[in-house]
Amino acid sequence: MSKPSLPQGTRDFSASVVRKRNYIFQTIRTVFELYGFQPLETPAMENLDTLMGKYGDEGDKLIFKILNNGLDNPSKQEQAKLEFDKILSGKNTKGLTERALRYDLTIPFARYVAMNHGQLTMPFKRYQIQPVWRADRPQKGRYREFYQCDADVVGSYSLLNEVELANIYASAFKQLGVDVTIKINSRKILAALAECCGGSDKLVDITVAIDKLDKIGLEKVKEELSERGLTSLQINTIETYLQIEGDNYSKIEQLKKIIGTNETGIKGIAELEYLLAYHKDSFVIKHLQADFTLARGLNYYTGVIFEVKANNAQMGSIGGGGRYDDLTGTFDVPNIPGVGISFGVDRIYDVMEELQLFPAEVQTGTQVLFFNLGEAESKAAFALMQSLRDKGVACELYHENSKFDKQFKYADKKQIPYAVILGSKELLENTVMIKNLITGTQVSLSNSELIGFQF
RNA sequence: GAGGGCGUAGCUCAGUAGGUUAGAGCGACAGUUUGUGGCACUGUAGGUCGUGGGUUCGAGACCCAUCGUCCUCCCCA
Repeated sequence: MSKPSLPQGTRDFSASVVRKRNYIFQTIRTVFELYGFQPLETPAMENLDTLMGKYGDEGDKLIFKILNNGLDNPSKQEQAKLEFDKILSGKNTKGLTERALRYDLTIPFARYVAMNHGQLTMPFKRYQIQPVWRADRPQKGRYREFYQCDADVVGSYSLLNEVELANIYASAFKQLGVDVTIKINSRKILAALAECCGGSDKLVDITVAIDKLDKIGLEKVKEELSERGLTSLQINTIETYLQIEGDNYSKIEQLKKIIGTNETGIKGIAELEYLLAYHKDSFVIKHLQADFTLARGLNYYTGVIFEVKANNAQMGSIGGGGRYDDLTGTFDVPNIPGVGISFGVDRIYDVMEELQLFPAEVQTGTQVLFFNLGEAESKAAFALMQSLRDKGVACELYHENSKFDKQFKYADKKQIPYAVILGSKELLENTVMIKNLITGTQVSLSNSELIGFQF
């Protein structure tokens, strides 16, 4: 073991990075609290059963599994080998691993609700800010350990929840200074399209293909649909669907011509219309964009779906969410509907760094550096410093009696805005010299004036 | 899971067609005669050139493998 290193896709965060990340967390947390959501934390690891099968085949592969302890016990070696053979043939993995790291915050929340629904006041609104882990290959904007900030409401079918969640997105990103587009769609609209074109069993084929529209283009999407067994008539309908353009209202009008007679479609369109109408006179409306190609992971969404994109940065989605009408059903607690959104903090950080959106104040740590100019002097400085600390001002006393030069440079490097100089002269007069290191101006203050000084 | 780029000092990199003791900038540390910083100047420390093989009289450079890292696709936050 020579050079230490980090596991792939994980990072250390230095002081300035932590401060900037905390600024994002705090902004989002404040908004969540303002909308009546309460905090929840769940363990980093869950039972593997809780997570498996909830994220689709791709998702299952990306779950970080935890090896069971005690496999090296000699008396269990034969058993362990048998279990390993089972894994190689794609069977269950319980003998070797029965726990896994959290993959997202939604499923652990669903598990929590399923376990505690008897005690929860419905509708139950919780927010959760914790790291999640994915065994993905790291690349730009993609990490193996990253934070999500989720807000979900369960126990309510009301579209008012969707309205508020859209508001939370718009409000949080406004405060962070990130210009975003909140794309919205309804899974019911996608379902209706499938019903009109080949039947609901083609839903996944259709959505997977049309989701790629902006990447591979219309022709390739049509090819893929054809390969997936759709007739040219059906593909024509989908083509018309994909060519819908314009503002939100004209898009919906065009959509009505395609699926407007389908019962599911009517419901889906009504959801989007409700959401748009509710925000008609709000600042939120200019961020909302109906996008019928938006699909997202279709595993549990049933109604409105959201996806947030930063407008001036090249970055995947920085947030996403939607309605799931039966999330806890897989935990044998049926009929609890819910809707939620998620913020991807690490991507938001990358976008804000790229666009230089962090305010300078975020970096402020220590406010005042007390110079150390001798034994008696530093003792007096220490007493004054403690008084300032009692008033909530972050202070440091230089650790040893060094030359001015060194003490100033220390303040510079830590970006400390004020220096308090208390030397032999000040000690006699019960005063201090306070210097603003940014402007370079300094004034002499009495000790009591220093305690009342506005930093 | 598939494909591509890159691994030289703490960081960013330079190292010409393979040729002696491997360089710069920034940073760190110390000093430019100990009560006023940022600048400037001087000096010091720090690298078995990711690792292991191979080609060669000779490899940081070329070949193979391996590990790491970054990126693209898939999927996602």
